[in-house]
Amino acid sequence: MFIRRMLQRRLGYWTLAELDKFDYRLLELLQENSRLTGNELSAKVGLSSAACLRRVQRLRETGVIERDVAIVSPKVFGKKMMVIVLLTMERDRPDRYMLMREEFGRMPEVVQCHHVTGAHDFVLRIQVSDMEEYSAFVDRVFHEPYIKRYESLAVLGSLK
Amino acid sequence: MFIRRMLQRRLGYWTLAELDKFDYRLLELLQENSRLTGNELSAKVGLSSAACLRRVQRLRETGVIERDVAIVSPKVFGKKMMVIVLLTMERDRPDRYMLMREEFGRMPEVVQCHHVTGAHDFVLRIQVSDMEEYSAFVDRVFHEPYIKRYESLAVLGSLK
DNA sequence: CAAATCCGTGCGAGATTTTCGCAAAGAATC
DNA sequence: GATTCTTTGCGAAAATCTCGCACGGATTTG
Repeated sequence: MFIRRMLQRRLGYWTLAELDKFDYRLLELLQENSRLTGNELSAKVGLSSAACLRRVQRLRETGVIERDVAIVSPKVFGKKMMVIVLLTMERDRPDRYMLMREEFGRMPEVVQCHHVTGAHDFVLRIQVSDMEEYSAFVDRVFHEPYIKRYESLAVLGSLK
Repeated sequence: MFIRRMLQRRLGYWTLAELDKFDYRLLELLQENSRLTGNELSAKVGLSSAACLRRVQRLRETGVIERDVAIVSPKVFGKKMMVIVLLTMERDRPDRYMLMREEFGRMPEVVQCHHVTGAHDFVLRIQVSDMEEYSAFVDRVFHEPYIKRYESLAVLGSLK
């Protein structure tokens, strides 16, 4: 906690400085459950409630904690089906990657999108209600000339 | 909102009943930012603060909202490297899947684990600090007789 | 069709939680 | 060792959440 000042504004952008073990412990806990109160945190990390909350506040302000989200059971939205897609594109236009990423970002079915090295270009995680919706999605999105190949892996079960 | 009582205890387990448009709106908002206050929710949803909070409380109790988590910038943990692994196992023992899942669940490097259909059996998302750590992980985990094949896709960039 | 019942609402008091100022203490710098 | 910088704990004030209550609309019952 000596040379903290975790982020310093320097030439217009933010630079990370070091976090100490208390910060890491807090992050660990909040990553698991972001609704822990100051007192609960206090009990687990061994700092006063106020100190914990002050640190957490700073972690949020500085972007170490990017955001807080509620995890909603996928069943609720009726999106019972998850598919992982390995996507391979034609190697004609390198700028296509950025465009694709942006497009995927706007599609609600695409829950996750990774640009990867190797035989494939993208790994997508798709959440839909049923095979029909997935089929429509595939028709709409993957039947483009610049998409060379796609492989769908239906998810049977997940962890984490 | 008439026949709510969204979950009813029935023969020992919980069954979903319907959520109305307010619930969906709340879920949508909290999925984006779980730190919205009652007043903020109220303004966006058009119910009183108390009504919003009561609904959210119930959504949590009934498991519609599974949990709340803080999203920590991956850079902070120095886990700068993400790898997606397509794993194929020997088809000798079907019960191995469950064992594997449990094992993966205990490994901190494994951020996500999906059991899938098709040519591969598992899709894992691995988070490590560097190639060295990844290499060690591979040696430790994937060099087992029952693992037939694995393909590592290094992630260049991600969305969502 | 009215009465009874169920379920959710808004209001507002009370409880809990968070924020913030302040004095003090630990570490770094000189 | 003095000065400066940063964080701590405490406690008051502010913000937020929880809960009881009375009310009203919708469904069910008689």
